[in-house]
Amino acid sequence: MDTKTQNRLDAKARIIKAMAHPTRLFIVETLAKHEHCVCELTALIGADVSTVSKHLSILREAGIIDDEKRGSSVYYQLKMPCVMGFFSCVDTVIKANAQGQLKCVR
Amino acid sequence: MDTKTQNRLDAKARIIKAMAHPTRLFIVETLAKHEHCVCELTALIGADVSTVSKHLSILREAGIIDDEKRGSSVYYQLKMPCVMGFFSCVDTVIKANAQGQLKCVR
DNA sequence: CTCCTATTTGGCAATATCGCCAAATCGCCA
DNA sequence: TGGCGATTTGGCGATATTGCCAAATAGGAG
Repeated sequence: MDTKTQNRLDAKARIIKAMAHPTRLFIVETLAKHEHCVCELTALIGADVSTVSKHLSILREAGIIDDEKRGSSVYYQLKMPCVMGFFSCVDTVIKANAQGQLKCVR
Repeated sequence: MDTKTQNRLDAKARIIKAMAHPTRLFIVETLAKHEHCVCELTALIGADVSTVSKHLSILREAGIIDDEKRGSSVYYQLKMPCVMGFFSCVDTVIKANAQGQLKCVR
């Protein structure tokens, strides 16, 4: 594998890794509906604010979400809505796996 | 976040995590062209066979690739081609990030 | 049966990720 | 200016991931 391919795949993996966490998936799905501030997301997730803030910064640095200060709050919004389409493939995989499981039992 | 959502997102994250690694992305992209045995993939990747084998088993357990023994080799193939569409969104994100970088420099 | 090749598994050290607490910032308002 | 609510950052222990080596396993050829 040459260096160029390596770098390309590193960049790709970094973006995908940013989404490879249940809490961050929740954030993306929630922001897909409409923007939310950190305090709202924290309440929905039920974790420490600092934890949520770090998850948000991971998604922001990956370029998947965007932040905007307004008043005393920071509002986050989904910058790359195409990731939602990305997820439908994942659901397909999950469904296929479940069907495979069924076949073994029968 | 209720338990049902939690479980759903855990399953989703597990699939995505399986792809969140440069070597595993390389494997998926390579298998998208056509099937390959472990030894071929190992030669292309340039890592230890055991390392490649473990990456393959991670992708297999996620249900993304399939294996088939034939002769003395094990051939792997892409079971879920929709992940390739999934990747095009990631490329879009990378391109958008690069464009954002440019704007800062200018 | 024995050797040889292909692959998987066990184990280990290095590294990265996660979630919480505490502390630092930042803007706003009295 | 001082305090307050919202958010981010630093740091730490716990846990997970990664890649290599060595060893186990599986199948075919002689």
